[in-house]
Amino acid sequence: MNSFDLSAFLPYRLAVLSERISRRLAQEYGRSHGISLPEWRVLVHLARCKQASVREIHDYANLEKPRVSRTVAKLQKAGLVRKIANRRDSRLVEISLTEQGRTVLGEIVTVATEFESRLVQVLSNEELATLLGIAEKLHSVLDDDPLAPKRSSLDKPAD
Amino acid sequence: MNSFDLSAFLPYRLAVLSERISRRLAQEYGRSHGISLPEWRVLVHLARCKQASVREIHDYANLEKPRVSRTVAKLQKAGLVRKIANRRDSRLVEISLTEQGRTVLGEIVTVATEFESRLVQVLSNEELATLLGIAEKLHSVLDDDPLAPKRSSLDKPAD
DNA sequence: TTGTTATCGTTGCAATTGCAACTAATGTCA
DNA sequence: TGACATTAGTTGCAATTGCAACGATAACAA
Repeated sequence: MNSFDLSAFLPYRLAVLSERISRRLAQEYGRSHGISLPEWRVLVHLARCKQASVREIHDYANLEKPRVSRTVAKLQKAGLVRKIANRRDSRLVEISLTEQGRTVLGEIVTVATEFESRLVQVLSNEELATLLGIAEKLHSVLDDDPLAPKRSSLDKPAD
Repeated sequence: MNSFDLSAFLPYRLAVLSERISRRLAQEYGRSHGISLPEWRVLVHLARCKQASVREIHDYANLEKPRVSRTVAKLQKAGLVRKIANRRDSRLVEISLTEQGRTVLGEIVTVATEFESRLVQVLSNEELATLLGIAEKLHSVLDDDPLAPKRSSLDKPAD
């Protein structure tokens, strides 16, 4: 009756693969700079935006708002990030990289990019394209599902 | 210099997709039966093995050993699982599904399978095959990396 | 046998997580 | 203007996690 095969179950497969990759990568930037995954995401996002609020980071980097808040606090304490209250709207906080933050991120980005290259190298261009297409299709199924968690703006197709 | 695009970064992409799928699925079996992800994995594994030790579940279901131990304890308390000390080797515990466990799992499997179908339906057979092939290739990169976490027996190619 | 190692499952604990309040500031509309 | 809803960020807290011991049993070698 219950010949359900976990190893053939798509959600499980994806979770296992993704977790394995994430952990290996986290090891990389964790060991060299004591950076955690949420920290990594915040830093990377800031590198693109120059400046962002907590909510923006939350919206774009797939992190809960409280997590962003605490992560930013920690990064600030470490001197990698700077927080400035917005003049016009004092609820808002303008978060940006410090010089040190930029330096550290640069180093981590190098390592991360190299790691990704190692992964992508075993795939043909066609395979990679297919993979991205598949991911998008799977996302779209969830987009149509009102009960599914929303995906962040950053993750939607490029347009 | 740092024009690093998180949204195009493969590990990030995979993590976001996988997490979204897992959360949606967990909602499904969580709401109906109060089952968590580790519990789900343990139950599913037991359905196949009829009987297993903590270490076996650990090896096959991608769960830390302490987690398996606690998860099994909780499932036992809920009456879904039975623990019997092994006669020959009293270190070992034989874990198996109870009748109730089988029933509950059956219901969850139905829901999970339906959910997976919804996902897979948007993919062509070829795409699905490609996806699995790609996953295997990416795994093999990590298999060759001594620093990468090992993958569990269950996740290795079928042979 | 006895001393040593290895294995099994469990427990402890610090850190992280997810979610729900909460405070403070702004916007809205009578 | 003032009452009320909204929004931003933070804090609290219970539950989960990852990792490192730990005690108990078994395997093995001298």
